[in-house]
Amino acid sequence: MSGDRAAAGFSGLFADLVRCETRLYNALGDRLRERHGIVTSQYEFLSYLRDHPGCRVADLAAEFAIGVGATSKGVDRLEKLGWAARRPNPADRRSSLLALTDDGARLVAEAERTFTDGLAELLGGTLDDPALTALARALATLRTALERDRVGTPTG
Amino acid sequence: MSGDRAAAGFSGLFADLVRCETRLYNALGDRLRERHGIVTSQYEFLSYLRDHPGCRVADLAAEFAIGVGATSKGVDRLEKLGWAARRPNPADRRSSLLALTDDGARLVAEAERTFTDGLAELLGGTLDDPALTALARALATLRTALERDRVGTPTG
DNA sequence: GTACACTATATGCCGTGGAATATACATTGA
DNA sequence: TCAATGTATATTCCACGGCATATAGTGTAC
Repeated sequence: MSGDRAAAGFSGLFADLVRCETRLYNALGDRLRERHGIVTSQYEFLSYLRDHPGCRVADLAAEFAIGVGATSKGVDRLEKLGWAARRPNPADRRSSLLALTDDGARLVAEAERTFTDGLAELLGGTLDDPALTALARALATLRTALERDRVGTPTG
Repeated sequence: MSGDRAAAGFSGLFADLVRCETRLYNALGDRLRERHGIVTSQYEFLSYLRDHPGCRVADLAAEFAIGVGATSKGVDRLEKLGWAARRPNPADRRSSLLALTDDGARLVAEAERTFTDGLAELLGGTLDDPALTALARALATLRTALERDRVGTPTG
């Protein structure tokens, strides 16, 4: 009985999680597309490359829990658009070292403002500080556990 | 300064939100596919149809914040697989009334167990009760606000 | 009742991700 | 050294969603 109630609560929590993610992702993507010509997933790639210069395709894939094939194609597009570059990896010729180009660095610096401003507008108005703190803590804890256990890591 | 810190916190919160959603969605999809031959999005469609018999395509699209075109195609697939049916809407011949078939009802009843069990396993082990309650409350509040303001509702 | 604007859904084209496979390279062990 | 195995990435095929458009039906003003 208490187990059933808990399970039902989990389902509602999951539905709310997915719905919040979808709507925030869409709304931020709209702003990023309009002002910078990129979408949320590209912003996330570019941010990661800025913060982890010299990373490999597999690092990006692990970070975002998506397949390496999709990641490789995503990097192809950023490269074609002139925002990222693959440099040979002297330690392992199977992989490349990824980094932003100067254009990519400029772009992500500009896009970061619309991203953080948009997020502040979307989140700050609706949740008070204690709720935000509790939400942030819970999600950070959950994410750490899911990554530790490799939960939902794609095949390849 | 405090605004910048808050904005940076929002970014981390968003990243954690998306990563948790991705991994949970993937992990539940793996189990659902293995045991019932469906994925998470189909489970969510079927659950909604079970709880809202006689709904229309637009109701599904609004619930999940996806386009009506994609929704129509999703219903096509469920119909082709024999799990959902479109019945003529006597009040408006442009739309159909959607409902589960008997097979669809059986399927969602079975899948619900693996879904809720999986979720309990993935969430219950890592977050204690107060954290879960706070998470659920914050997400419910946020979702309500986002839906009220039509944030991130797709074009069509 | 009829033209006009509006709404609900379906369809086509395109871009993107997943999964499987191919290819190149690295590592291990004899 | 060389064969065998493992690893990193690229590529291919397929399914799905977004967006624009087409189609059919509804409602309203006159």
